Amino acid sequence: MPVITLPDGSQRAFAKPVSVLEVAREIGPGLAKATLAGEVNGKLVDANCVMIENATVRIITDKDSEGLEIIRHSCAHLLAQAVKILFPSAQVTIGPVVENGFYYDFAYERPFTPDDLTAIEAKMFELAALDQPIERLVRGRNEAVAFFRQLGERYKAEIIADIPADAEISLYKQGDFIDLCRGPHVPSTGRLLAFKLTKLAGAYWRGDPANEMLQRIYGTAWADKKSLKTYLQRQEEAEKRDHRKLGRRLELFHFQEEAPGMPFWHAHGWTIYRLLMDYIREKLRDRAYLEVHTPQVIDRILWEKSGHMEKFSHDMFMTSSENREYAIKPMNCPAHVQIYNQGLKSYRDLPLRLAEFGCCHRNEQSGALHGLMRVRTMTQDDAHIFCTEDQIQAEVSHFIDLLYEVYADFGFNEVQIRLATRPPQRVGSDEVWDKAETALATALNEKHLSWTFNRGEGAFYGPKIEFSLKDSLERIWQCGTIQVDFSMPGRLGATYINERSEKAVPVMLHRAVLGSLERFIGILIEEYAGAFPAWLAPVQAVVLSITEKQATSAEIIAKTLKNQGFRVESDLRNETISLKIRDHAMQRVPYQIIIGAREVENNVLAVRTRAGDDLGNMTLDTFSDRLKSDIACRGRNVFGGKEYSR
RNA sequence: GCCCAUAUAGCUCAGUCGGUAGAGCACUCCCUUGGUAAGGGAGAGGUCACCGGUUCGAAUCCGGUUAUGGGCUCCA
Repeated sequence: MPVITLPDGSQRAFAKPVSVLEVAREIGPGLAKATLAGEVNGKLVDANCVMIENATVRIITDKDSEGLEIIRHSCAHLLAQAVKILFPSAQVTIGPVVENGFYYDFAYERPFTPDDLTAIEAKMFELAALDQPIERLVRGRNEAVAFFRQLGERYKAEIIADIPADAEISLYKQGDFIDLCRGPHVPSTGRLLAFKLTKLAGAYWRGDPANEMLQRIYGTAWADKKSLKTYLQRQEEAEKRDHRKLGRRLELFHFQEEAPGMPFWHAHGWTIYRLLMDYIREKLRDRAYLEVHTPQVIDRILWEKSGHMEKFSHDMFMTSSENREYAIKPMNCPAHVQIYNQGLKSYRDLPLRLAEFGCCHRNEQSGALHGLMRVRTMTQDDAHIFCTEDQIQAEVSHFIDLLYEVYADFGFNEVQIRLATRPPQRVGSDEVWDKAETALATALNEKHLSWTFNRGEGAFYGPKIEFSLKDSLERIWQCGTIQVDFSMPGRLGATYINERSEKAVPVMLHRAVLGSLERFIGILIEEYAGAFPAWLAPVQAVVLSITEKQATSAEIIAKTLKNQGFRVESDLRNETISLKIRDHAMQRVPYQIIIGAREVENNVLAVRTRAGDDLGNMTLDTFSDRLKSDIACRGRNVFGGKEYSR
């Protein structure tokens, strides 16, 4: 006689055991039709899950985020079913839900082709139209292993073999296709209406490069066709913001075959680069950092002492001269310790904050390169803070404040924070790692920031906090970081004299706010869709003459503004004003100053914005004040480039 | 590094069965001297990524290399 409690607190009594779907039917036929699954006593279950005893039940439909996830998960199964029908000898492995969709990994004797993808998708639609019921079956572990072995599905058998012996194993059956799965799933394949296979990729079995490579098929799935269409359109829009495309169009940088992963910065891109450095310098000055500069090329002996040769050499470019071997620096830290080591340090000198716009080279795997986001030569806004153990918390806290101040100036409010803990390849004792990880976690908690663990992903010398931002396609890139290092100062002989006149080893904090200037600029381009706030725009205003008669006046105006410190150009070409406006709007110049006969006569500027707003006439001084206050706003209150979509 | 795909004019892209390459924009010149997102005309521009093979003949077919794109692994 189960009594079912619903989320609104109401209760319904049933004479006999009742399924989630039957509960929904009791409430209303509309809800029953929309039911995808249920949440019974806090646990997600299938719609046909039967409750024998009293329970708290929530009906899951496609309006719930869980509902959408279930749709995506069921789509992954539909994909596997289609592949097994078209390619019976393919073996199934795993098929999880990911952001916006799902994927499924298969082992098959030949690569899938784009044509196969089309055929698979067509088969999926066919199967969905059949509206096959999806049934849950429960088996003992050994029985399940035997079942998949007999099917020749060795990957599935391997997965189950790792599940505890006494655990109950659930299988899901749709048509003739049976897959191992925790569930829940939608009640029948006809509930899958809006999906699309998007890409084909390789992926290692269990994510381990030592294992064979499987073929991964990605797809996206939504509750209805409209959402799918919206998503696909949004992706298309996002691709237009790709920093690699905008980088070329706005003449910011280029890459070429002879220097893979190493950008050639053009004048406009370099302007942004310099502005970022100037901005960070201001912040460093305010926060008592000392800027230094160290060599690019340093004898390998130093890298052996620091541990880089052992743990990082696969990423290092080496060079030699006169029987000496050198490394092109991949990091600045050992060099900063050398500066620290010059002269005896007292506890009174700590914390000592050494900053450098350190240009580093890392021999990244060719397949890892990605525009400005992952390069082989980069400049970090790097600094190393030498301090005592007691000062760590305060320094980390001080840094987090700085980072948030800076990110706010760029208009970022969505920052993902992760605490990366000890990796398998590391230096230093477990005791030291415990201490360092605790210090970082405590600092984050004291700021009441929400963060997650990124276990096993710390640097080889210490744990780190990663501050990540998203690109236009929502890919996440680590930018800021702070890392505690109890090892390197000791390895490189850094010491100070403490209050009791004893020699002690300082702790070193590695930290960067922007991360690499390259990556940060890549993120900025995509965030602003190329429409940089006036603060960062390579050209802040352009003066356009309507006819050749205004050429001199236009040039005088441009010159005057330049002398006031603005980045201003003039366009005196023998072209129509419409064309000039279009050209500079496409170049995303914030302001266009139009000078025709009327403006010359009245000694005013006709100003319009790159978004197409006509600001009317104003004096040069008024314009200058306006631009000045725009610049002072930095990147706060920008609209993410949304207004500049055309 | 691994898997799949791609590489044609400065850019974006066509190019069918293997028969010596085409458009739009950009560029140069000429006309036009204009009023808020493309005024008109003409011209120039390519060892079809690179190396090799098949063929009477290769942008096209085959092999290799490099780079790029999407993933995996890795990472700022």
